[in-house]
Amino acid sequence: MAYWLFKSEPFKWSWDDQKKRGEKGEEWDGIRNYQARNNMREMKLGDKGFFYHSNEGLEVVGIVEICKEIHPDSTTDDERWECVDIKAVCDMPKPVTLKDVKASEKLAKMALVTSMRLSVQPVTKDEYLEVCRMGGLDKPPL
DNA sequence: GCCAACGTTGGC
DNA sequence: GCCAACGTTGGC
Repeated sequence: MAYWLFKSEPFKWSWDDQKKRGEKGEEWDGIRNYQARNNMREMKLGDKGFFYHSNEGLEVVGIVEICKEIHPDSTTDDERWECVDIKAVCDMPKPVTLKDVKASEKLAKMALVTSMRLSVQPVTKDEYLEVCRMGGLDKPPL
């Protein structure tokens, strides 16, 4: 089981939009960055991830789960670009802000801090548990 | 809205 | 294969 972080600009695709999709989930399309795509290639069904609002909000607002593994991105014919589908699992009771992450020594090496511009990032289990703890999730989905 | 960081493109 | 030009991301 691995953990990830997905960035989205809330005015394009928000956590509310994601939750409305329910169990069907949503294709995480539009990624045009090799590193981000490579991360998605590593994802397995059932892997968990954070849903992060970039540009506005700047906080981890919820937990998602991979519900479909890597497949072609339906928004392009370019076969280089692939993506996964994700579905909302639960809210972060208390969203964890970028400020919180930066202020935490345990999270100093998080990709959110070190690879600022990467839109699909790996998260270690320790980081995952720590962010969940800070967000008030007593029993984080594993 | 600005701009730093950084990824991509393309000429050589 | 280098690197300048350019485009995009995303924090501020």
